[in-house]
Amino acid sequence: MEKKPENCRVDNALEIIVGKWKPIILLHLLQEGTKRHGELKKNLPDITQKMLTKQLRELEKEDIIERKVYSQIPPKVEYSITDYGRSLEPILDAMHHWGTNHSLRKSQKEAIQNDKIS
Amino acid sequence: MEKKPENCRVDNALEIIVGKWKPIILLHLLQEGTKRHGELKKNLPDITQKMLTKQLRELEKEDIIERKVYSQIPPKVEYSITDYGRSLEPILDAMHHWGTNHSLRKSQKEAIQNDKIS
DNA sequence: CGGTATCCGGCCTGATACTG
DNA sequence: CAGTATCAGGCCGGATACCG
Repeated sequence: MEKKPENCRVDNALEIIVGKWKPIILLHLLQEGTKRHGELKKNLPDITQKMLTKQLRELEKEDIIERKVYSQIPPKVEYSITDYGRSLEPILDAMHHWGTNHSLRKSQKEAIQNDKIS
Repeated sequence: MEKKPENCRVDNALEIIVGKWKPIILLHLLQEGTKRHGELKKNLPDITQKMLTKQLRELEKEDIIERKVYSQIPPKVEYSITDYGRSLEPILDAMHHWGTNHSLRKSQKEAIQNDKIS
């Protein structure tokens, strides 16, 4: 696919990544391996169970993560990155680096603003 | 900034890029240089004037694009990528490539599904 | 423990009309 | 030509309660 605007496929990637909690969920699974539902919940203190489940389901539907259910009482469900999901890592890395620099830049700008005021 | 989930800065980058028309606007400006408001509108047939203006303003606020107004009748406004905006190009490229592959993968899967049905 | 169901407020986006 | 104003609908995400 040529890299012309008319052939834009950026949105295809964004659809997968966008979601209030998806990036951080992916980082957890990428960097810490398989996780149970409850472990993720513990690491993401502000997320509701409903949202956690929803975001995980959406990622699962796209083969980005795998969901493994153990039929036992109490239930146990494990989530892990698929090989395909791992292919997102370069993009997430690039955004993390850019985003880090961006927040730095922003705070520097604000500092200048404050100087002008005072 | 370490690349731990707790330090996640991916969202900082996503905030800038996300918006129904931002990626394609950026691609146009990146690959075709300075454009007038009307030219962008012509290349994005489905966007409304209101949305085009809004997305451009948001990108301008983050220093991703520059807005140059010519005080004349009729008005003329030109938009172009800033150097800072150009730093997003690797991310957009990565997403474009991933997205291209993703849509390919998807259509292959659907083809398999159709075989099963018929 | 992990997951559903329901309700609800806010934001994003679109349609349309108007302005300098 | 480029932009603003207003109204309205739809989806996202949060709070809460309940289920196997």
